[in-house]
Amino acid sequence: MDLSDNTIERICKIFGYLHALEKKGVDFVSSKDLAKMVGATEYTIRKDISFLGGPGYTRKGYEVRSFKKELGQRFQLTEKRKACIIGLGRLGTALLDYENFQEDGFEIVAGFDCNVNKIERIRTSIDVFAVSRLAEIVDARNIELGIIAVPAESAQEIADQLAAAGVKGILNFSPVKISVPEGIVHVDMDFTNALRFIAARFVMMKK
Amino acid sequence: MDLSDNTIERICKIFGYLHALEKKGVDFVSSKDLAKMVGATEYTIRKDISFLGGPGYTRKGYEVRSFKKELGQRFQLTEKRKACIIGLGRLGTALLDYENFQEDGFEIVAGFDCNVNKIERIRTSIDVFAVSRLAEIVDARNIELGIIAVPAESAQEIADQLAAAGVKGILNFSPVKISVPEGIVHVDMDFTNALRFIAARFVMMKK
DNA sequence: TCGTGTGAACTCTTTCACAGCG
DNA sequence: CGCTGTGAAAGAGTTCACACGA
Repeated sequence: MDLSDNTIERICKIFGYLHALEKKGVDFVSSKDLAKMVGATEYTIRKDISFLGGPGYTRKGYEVRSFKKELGQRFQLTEKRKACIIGLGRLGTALLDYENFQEDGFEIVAGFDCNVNKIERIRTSIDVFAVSRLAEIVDARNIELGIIAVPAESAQEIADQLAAAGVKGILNFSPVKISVPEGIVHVDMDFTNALRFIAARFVMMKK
Repeated sequence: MDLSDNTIERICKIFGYLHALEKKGVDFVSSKDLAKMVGATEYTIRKDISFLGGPGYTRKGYEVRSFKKELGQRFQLTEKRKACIIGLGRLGTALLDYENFQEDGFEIVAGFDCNVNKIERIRTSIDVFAVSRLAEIVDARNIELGIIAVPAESAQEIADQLAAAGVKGILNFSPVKISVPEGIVHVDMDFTNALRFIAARFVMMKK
């Protein structure tokens, strides 16, 4: 069975909400509630869940703890995954200490920058290195995810290096689309484009 | 004619690439080239463009300058839009000085934080205020877009305040889905969820 | 009754095929 | 030729309707 990207994304969100609900001590949640939280209809949510061979809780909705556990196992979302950040400008350093990553299963274990002077000035508890050591460190520390926070010009080059170094996934914050070899998952997060989308969207609404 | 979100998003990306191509001095671009750049097929791109009542250039592809101008006018992407950032932690301050916003039609004209001591310490060329003055400043400076960079707990409250203050669009970086009144466009950008998606995606690929 | 699970209907999006033009 | 524009076909994804279980 081949889940669509939309389905995977919704399930990831659901996982996040289950995590929050669990901490709040909520025991059951209905497809209707989940639908509101992820921004979809209850039908869609139930369909998504049914692709997983629905766990079969009923009457009160899904049992938060066991459902979260099930999802966690299915998508291996519980085991901590190691990530590194390349590019330690304003955004990169902000990301280095982004608490939410740690909170939810991801661990930033290294930072890289090509400016060696900058590396010495950075104050953080996370080890930082010159980009030239990327492959070496990715290998030594079993890093699975690369987060690109370099300027547009060097984004593709870093993506190539990450791919060569053997990461499995890349999150790209630079404002250009990167291309990666088959088999590596990547997501482009372009802030400017998001703003453009919002602007274009509300221009369209008026018509 | 009602463009789908996918179409709008692709067109925004196209606009971004046209901008880059123009600066490089490229005169023509084909649907095939654009397709590669935005990550879609040439058919989809041509269809998207045809929804706009295609400009009708042929043989060598689309003429970069006039096509960009056309899109810019159509979606009002050329006029500078004013934005503000709420929450001046690591991420918020990084965003304050994010050069790419300025580069491409967006201008951050104010920052807000509820911690008054923090406001006094921040060193930036952009004016910063206490959150209590949000409505006043949004109104006075004609701010159209709000960028939320506060912790999850206060995200919805800030979204409500932004909506009440009259912004037209919201870009939300906090890791919870916010809900906004009808008529306001918003996009959630959840970093942790993006990483989760990548992780889940490559787990699924193996199967 | 309330809420899930799921085949079937429906709707939206993408792909294809091909006409038309420089 | 090469590349666009677009109706028609194919393919996805979403919604609906309803059976079933507690």
